[in-house]
Amino acid sequence: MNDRLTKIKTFYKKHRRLPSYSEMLKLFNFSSKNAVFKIIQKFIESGFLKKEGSKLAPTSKFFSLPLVGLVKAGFPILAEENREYLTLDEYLIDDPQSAFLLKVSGDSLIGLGIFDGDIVIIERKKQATAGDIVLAQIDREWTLKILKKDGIRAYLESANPKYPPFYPRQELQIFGVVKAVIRKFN
Amino acid sequence: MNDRLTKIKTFYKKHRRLPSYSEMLKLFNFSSKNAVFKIIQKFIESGFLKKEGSKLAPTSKFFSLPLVGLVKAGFPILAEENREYLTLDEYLIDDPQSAFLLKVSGDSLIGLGIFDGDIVIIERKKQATAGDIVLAQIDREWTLKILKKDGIRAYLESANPKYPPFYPRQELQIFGVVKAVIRKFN
DNA sequence: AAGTATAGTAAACATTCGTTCACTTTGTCA
DNA sequence: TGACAAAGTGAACGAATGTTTACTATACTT
Repeated sequence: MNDRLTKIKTFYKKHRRLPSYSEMLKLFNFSSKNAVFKIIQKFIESGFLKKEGSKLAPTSKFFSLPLVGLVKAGFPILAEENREYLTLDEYLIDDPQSAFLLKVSGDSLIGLGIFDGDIVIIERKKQATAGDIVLAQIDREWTLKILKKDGIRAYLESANPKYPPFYPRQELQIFGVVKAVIRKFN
Repeated sequence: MNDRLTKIKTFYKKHRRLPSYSEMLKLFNFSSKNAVFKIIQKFIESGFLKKEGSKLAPTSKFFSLPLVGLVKAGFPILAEENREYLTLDEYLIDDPQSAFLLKVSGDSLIGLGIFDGDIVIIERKKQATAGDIVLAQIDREWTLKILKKDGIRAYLESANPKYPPFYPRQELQIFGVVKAVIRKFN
């Protein structure tokens, strides 16, 4: 049943593409392509796959993980109806062309829950708003800090009382803005 | 040049599949499929795409974001040679079948940099090691806490001095283990 | 300026693709 | 038990796929 979809997902994970009908024949141990055809129709109806002309492609539901509700008071909502789905790549990254990852070193942003060893997703841009966490070059030194504005003057601040604010002697150049943090446990 | 690859990536992002040669014809404004054929060869050689038989598929390099070095002392390493590449989905999720996402509520894990509103990736499993952050049911109430062991007795602890440890009156059932946190900034 | 690799055109090809039709088996429910 | 829907078989089909070969135009090198 449903483990047909699992087989397709497994194939996809391994090959990074959907299997063709002939390949699904083997996957499902069928001997007629028509059987595959019908099954695919079901997956299309249930929203896991889609078709453009006769080209098969996965939908975001295909990849996505169920996002369950809040843990507080009572049971996390796992009911099928209430599920929201999320694809990590799509959720985290708007423009893959301008995005890159940076491994954080140091404890200057612990106040924001960004620790040493965490990975931040940075979007390249020269402009930022006060309050943004920016990757910047301050007096020729690279750093990851919070951008603040003091009237018109821009400066950098840590999220750790241990460090003082940094006022640029000469120049402060913004290179990118932190869009997200990710941290993996052990 | 390179923006051919960008076009393919854009197509992929929109359709969740690679374009066929005929579709690339239009993408690149070519009029011979052979031109496409040659270009695809290049992408295969440079490791962005791969072929199984005559089936084209993206590699992990195709999706991945450059992971640059540490920011501390000096310039983040952006040189092509030193790049490591990372695909978020692959990096964060081992087994998509048993994983789900949970939106965190409450401040009981702030000590670990897990804030209210963050999303955690949970892997379903009944067993966990002391020190793991677990989604558990303690005396019929669901919660996200750190699993500790006091001799043989298991109990739950917060990462916030505000809250006391929780010793189960009757039962403590583990439902899953937190593998990662992600937090998006506005 | 001559020579040569690179990039693109054009047409023809076997192969594989997804689809369709007619039929058979299996399972379910009244 | 009988009826009917669901699941699978088998074969045939046109259309689209990726590949190949031969040729042309453009750009680069020394």
